[in-house]
Amino acid sequence: MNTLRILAIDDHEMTMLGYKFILERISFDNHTIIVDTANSFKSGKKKIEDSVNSFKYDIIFLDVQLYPPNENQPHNGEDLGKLARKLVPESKIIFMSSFSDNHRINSILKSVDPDGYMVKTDIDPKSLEDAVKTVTIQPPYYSSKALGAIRKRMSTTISLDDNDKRILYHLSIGTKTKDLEQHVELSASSIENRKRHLKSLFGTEKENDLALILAAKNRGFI
Amino acid sequence: MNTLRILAIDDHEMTMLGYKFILERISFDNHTIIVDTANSFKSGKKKIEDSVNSFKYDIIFLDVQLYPPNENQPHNGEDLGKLARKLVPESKIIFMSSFSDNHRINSILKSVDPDGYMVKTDIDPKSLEDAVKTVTIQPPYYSSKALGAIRKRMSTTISLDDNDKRILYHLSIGTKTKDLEQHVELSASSIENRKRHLKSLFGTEKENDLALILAAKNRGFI
DNA sequence: GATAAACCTTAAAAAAACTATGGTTTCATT
DNA sequence: AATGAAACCATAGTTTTTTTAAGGTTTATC
Repeated sequence: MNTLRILAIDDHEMTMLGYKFILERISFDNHTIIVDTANSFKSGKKKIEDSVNSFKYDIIFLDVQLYPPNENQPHNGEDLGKLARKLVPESKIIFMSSFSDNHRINSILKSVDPDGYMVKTDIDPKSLEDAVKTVTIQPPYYSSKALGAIRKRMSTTISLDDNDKRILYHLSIGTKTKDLEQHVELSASSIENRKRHLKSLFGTEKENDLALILAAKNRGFI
Repeated sequence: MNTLRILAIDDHEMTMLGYKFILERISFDNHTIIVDTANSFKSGKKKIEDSVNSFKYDIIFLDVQLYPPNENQPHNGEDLGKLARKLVPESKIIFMSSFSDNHRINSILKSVDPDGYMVKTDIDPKSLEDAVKTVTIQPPYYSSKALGAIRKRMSTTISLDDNDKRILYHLSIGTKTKDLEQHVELSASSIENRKRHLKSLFGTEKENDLALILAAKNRGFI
């Protein structure tokens, strides 16, 4: 009789209770599943750090957005994921995110390379169970919407460098072209050139920025 | 009571019988599943073409390697996949391949963007059923080993252009550096530069080509 | 130990990317 | 319709990167 230790970190107390309820009822070979929870960046961090010198968690579920109490600058789960990877590399990490935002997914897949990624609207008892099992037996597990995003990225052949991505990202969040210089370490002129170049890559020559970011979104870059 | 039409194309008669046997026994809402089969590039092509003007297949399972009878030059399923996409874009395509060869997977994901990809050693009744259901409800479906390969690609940040990829690929199949000029449209000198550059990207400076292609394989590029 | 391939260095040439400048178009607001 | 702001475009000079050729050194193989 093995025990499978799970840590779930989410700042919504209620949803976390839901996770705990579901997870602990999973029947999986002859494992006993124990779910520990934390509802802030800080407490999650502490639990991970403490685990280093005691029982390591088998799986850590991690919300991408964690609002620490009394602050409004969100600590993101990505940092916590990186920390966990470093401290307890043997723990499997599954990210949970409320949006299937490609930009975020891509960034997390690169910086943390988690063993699983679930878009919150995909989460239900069945997918949670699948995730736990897949991740312990043969990672990775990606939920349906996450897979959709990944598919888009894999099926395109366009390769962008960091500056391109930054330009696309900032355009997509409404940054004006003239203000882009503050975010991209390039001259205004180069930025314009790159925008032109991007538009030709995405087949939106002579169209406006909206067309560009729409195309980039469709191909999974934003 | 709907009917779900499936075409399975594989040059091994026996395995195809296996697929048919399993697939037709899947219970899926109130669908009747009908499996049609073809065991060569030619017959598969014909069935797909014929389907254009009659009942389209809902799903086409497609073996990546198809040896046509009496020839030894394998027609690959990739071409057939491209054809199917063109003729019957509404049919879902699931590729099956015996190796989890990243180069092939990447190439197929780009050129055909199939709705599913299964590595043959992952195929069993359960995964087949999952594939059918996932692909009809919310594609894509990737089998476990395929996901492993995809994960590698997504988690790395290295981006290579076509020349780099071609160099890596040819090195991996044993092409000698001096013969590379015939495949890469670059001077010998440039090829050496790029090899050096690649080795630094993959952290195999001052090591030999084997180390490079091993590293590239590990990261999912070959 | 002779030979072929791989590897490295250098310097020149070519290509690509960047930048500054000055102008034109587009769009929203009045 | 007039105006101002932002977006867009074209040109040309500059910088950076990539390619190339030519030469030599190391490594592996028979």
